[in-house]
Amino acid sequence: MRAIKIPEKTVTRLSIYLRCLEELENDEMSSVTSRQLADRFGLNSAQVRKDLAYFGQFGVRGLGYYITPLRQSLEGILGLKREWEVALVGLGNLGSALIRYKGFREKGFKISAVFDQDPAKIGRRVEGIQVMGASKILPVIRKRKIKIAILAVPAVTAQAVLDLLVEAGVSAVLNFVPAQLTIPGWVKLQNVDLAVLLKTLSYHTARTKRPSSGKT
Amino acid sequence: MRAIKIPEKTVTRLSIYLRCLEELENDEMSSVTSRQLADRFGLNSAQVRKDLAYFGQFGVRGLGYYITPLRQSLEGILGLKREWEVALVGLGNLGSALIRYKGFREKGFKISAVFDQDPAKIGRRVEGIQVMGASKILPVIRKRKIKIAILAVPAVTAQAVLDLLVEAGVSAVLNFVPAQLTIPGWVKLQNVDLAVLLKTLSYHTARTKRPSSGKT
DNA sequence: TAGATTGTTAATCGATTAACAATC
DNA sequence: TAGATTGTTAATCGATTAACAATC
Repeated sequence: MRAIKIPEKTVTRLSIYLRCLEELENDEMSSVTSRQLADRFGLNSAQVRKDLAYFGQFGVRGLGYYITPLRQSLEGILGLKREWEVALVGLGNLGSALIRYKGFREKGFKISAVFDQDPAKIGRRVEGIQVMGASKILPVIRKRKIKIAILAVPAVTAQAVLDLLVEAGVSAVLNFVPAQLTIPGWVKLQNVDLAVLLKTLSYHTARTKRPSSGKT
Repeated sequence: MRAIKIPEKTVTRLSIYLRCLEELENDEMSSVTSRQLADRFGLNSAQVRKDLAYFGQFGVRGLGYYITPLRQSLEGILGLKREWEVALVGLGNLGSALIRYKGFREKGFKISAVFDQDPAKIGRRVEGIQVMGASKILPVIRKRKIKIAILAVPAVTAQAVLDLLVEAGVSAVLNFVPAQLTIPGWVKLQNVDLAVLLKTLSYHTARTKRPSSGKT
């Protein structure tokens, strides 16, 4: 129960290393050194070693890191091995495109709940999922313990919906609304890369304490 | 021609301040202190003052900052007053949704070039813009000095297209491809918020030296 | 064993915060 | 003027990098 503080940037870099390891694996390489890894991204080799060392000892002195075991370890750390349930909120232009987009599923994200406030859409099935009204957001997400949401609602309602999502227990939001939204007490609200980095974010927020209910 | 180095995070926060100032302006407030601004986001008031001080002296001692002039100054600094031409690369599901999305235009982004490699799409007009083939990416973007691109191509071709965009002179990329892409020597490749923060990025990369052609 | 590279400690660098003189 | 808040310098904190003993 030690309180190890892992820098945000370290976690971000972990997903970069992972991506690189996948490529090396495809190239039939079996091991890689911290220097080789660092050179690919213009980073420092000590930084690579330090980043990895936060999570354990993965290397072999004099040799480097065996690629496959390290990749597997990183996948575990970043939560890439499990499937994540995702709630899609807003079924307009963008929301409709996103739900048909297969890239999420391949990366282990499953859109398993869809919300929209348009009565004409509620109850309809899209890609096998029944669209629910806005009033269901809180109870459904809470009940099903969904931690990731895609926000694709009109800008005017975005902040209210976001507050609701946070209250329901969502810890990572992929924001498609062209507005700057804030969550008091949260480290950040940024969608970065569509898949790999959303996972980083989800890892990240999962380890971040939720703000206490008592407002300051 | 001084070499003032403005921290990346400062520029990001500038857009947060701006957003807040817009709200305060709607609330008919005329001035705000660094402390009030800081408290909204859990930041430190000294940080707010320091961030602003990088760009000039906007405050009034004993009083704070007049909201409207400060907002206008920040808009200028972040390049929100000008219209930005944007190239959309990839007219699949997502690309098609994005080109019809009006939010960009409202924020001063104008999709003024569209590329796709599908011969069936080349030459067609979408939202008044003629779709061009992949071979036109380099010459058109270079000729028209387009600095911002939306990347919505299949993952397999994403890195190649991105390299091309960078070669053509693009300095900010809104990446919709679910893959981790890299630009050697660039600070970062992250799309953050759709509009406000894309501008931050564009401001940012505009001031970042392009990597020298000689590879390391 | 000799050579190489890790894991980790210490030094450096940069960003955040505290403090306060300047000044509205 | 007295009170308040800026702009800025100095102190603190955290992250990056260098260095090197441990060890494969």
